[in-house]
Amino acid sequence: MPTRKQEKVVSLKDITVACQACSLNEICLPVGIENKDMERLDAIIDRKRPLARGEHLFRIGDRFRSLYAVRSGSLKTYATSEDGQEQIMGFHLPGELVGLDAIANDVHPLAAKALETTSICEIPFDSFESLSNQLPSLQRQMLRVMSQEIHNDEQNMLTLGQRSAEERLAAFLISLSNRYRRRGFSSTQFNLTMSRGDIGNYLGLALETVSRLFTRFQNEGLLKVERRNIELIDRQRLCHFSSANCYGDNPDNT
Amino acid sequence: MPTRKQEKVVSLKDITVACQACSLNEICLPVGIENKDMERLDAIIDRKRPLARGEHLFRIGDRFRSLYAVRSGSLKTYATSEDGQEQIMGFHLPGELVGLDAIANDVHPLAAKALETTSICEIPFDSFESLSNQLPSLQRQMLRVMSQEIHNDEQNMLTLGQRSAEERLAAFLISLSNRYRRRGFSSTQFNLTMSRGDIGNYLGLALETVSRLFTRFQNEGLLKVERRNIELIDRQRLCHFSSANCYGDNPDNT
DNA sequence: GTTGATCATTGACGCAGATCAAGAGTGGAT
DNA sequence: ATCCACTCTTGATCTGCGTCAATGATCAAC
Repeated sequence: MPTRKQEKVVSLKDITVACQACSLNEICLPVGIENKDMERLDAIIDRKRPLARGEHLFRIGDRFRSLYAVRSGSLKTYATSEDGQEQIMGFHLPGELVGLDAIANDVHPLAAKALETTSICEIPFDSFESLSNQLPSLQRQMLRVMSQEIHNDEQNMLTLGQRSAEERLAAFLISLSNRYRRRGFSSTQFNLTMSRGDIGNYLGLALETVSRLFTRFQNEGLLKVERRNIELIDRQRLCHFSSANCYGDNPDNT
Repeated sequence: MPTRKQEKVVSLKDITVACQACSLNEICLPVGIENKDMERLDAIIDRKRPLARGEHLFRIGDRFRSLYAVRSGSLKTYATSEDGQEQIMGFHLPGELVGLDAIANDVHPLAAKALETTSICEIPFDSFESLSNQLPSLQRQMLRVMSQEIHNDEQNMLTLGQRSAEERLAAFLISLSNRYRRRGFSSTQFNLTMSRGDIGNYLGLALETVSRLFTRFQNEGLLKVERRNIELIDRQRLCHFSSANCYGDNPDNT
């Protein structure tokens, strides 16, 4: 096994997990990468000490050096307006990439903060670029991932611009559900790792509205929610509520 | 000069314009591409017959084969909800790329329609990919363009989620202004190629609200507007209204 | 156990902006 | 010129959701 840079804090078990064996490998970079190529990708990836809840992975204005993939836990990314108000732009679950928006200007336009204890793979962009020059499949994969991200952002724009509070929250829950399922977690029962305030902020709603909607959805038998724990009872109907296309159960986020 | 596929309808003057000489070359793919490389890029680009107002460049669900760059004129991209409602996701001005969201799933998730007579460069994605395998600079440039697109979409999400009607319209006008300036057009006087309805749809506002805001902005001396023709009188103040960062006059869109 | 901090729920009220409705330009077709 | 189809403006109402405020849970610290 090739040696690689490692943090002392990381357990032995952790650092012996290669991308190849990692349950996230088809997630980070879903398809079309050969095993042999995967080894080379693996070699450039740096596994970092886990972040504690509230710790920053990077801050607004930080120089861009690496992309990051969430291995476990979750992050939020946010901008701040001049008056210091936080505006959440996304939540990031295991297997999702963070930092794609920083490539263009070599600066992170958003900050990323852990919502819970979170471990991360760091992918130094230099190494990534030179590797992808040699591996067309990696390059192609990267374009797909970024394209998907653009597509997702468009979906979010649609939700924010045209949907009612009810539709937004429903769409949000379905989105989380899809993303969890895709990673092999339960799609009907999971923990919200973010507060009502965070959800409201992200969806462009007051936190009170979010809270009211949760109770209403619960009364209507759509779901059961208790604090951060949520169970989707009638996913079908919830999905219908979101006025999204609930057909192909589209892969949704990154 | 290398021969290339050409539509009979295109004037001679048009087809002799190479990417190299094209006023758009640093726009489509802004930096870091050598002249020699630019020639090779130029060779794969297909110039198409202009679209008439209302014509589609592609429709939702169309197979993805090419990226497109607007040469002159303008496009809108939009999704349709099941009830046939149109939801506009973006407007595209000369020098901007369209279709980046289609790479991920080989299908166009949005339709693109000409707002006026519009000419287009078609960039077949196959050729583009194999060329970019040979040209690291092109590859890098593509990542930057896509990253910028993600960043822009995030900005739009912020606007839609948190801003008032007034702020949204101001931000929209400033964005157009920046994009026109960047292409060498006037940043204070230009034509809106889209209707009030389109603007409202895009910004998540009723067309009546857009109309009212235009008159209000005019009364307040921020701008002068007559039908589709607009002149920004007090760009500073308008920018301040938009609660965006008006400092570096950020490049804004793609 | 008590205290304090954070987070969530619920109610009362008001407003920004949607919706409904009625004209008024404007431009192309004939 | 006249007509028709659009697009835009402006006014009058209505309502979804934000804001303000009070109370209740949960959890960590000690």
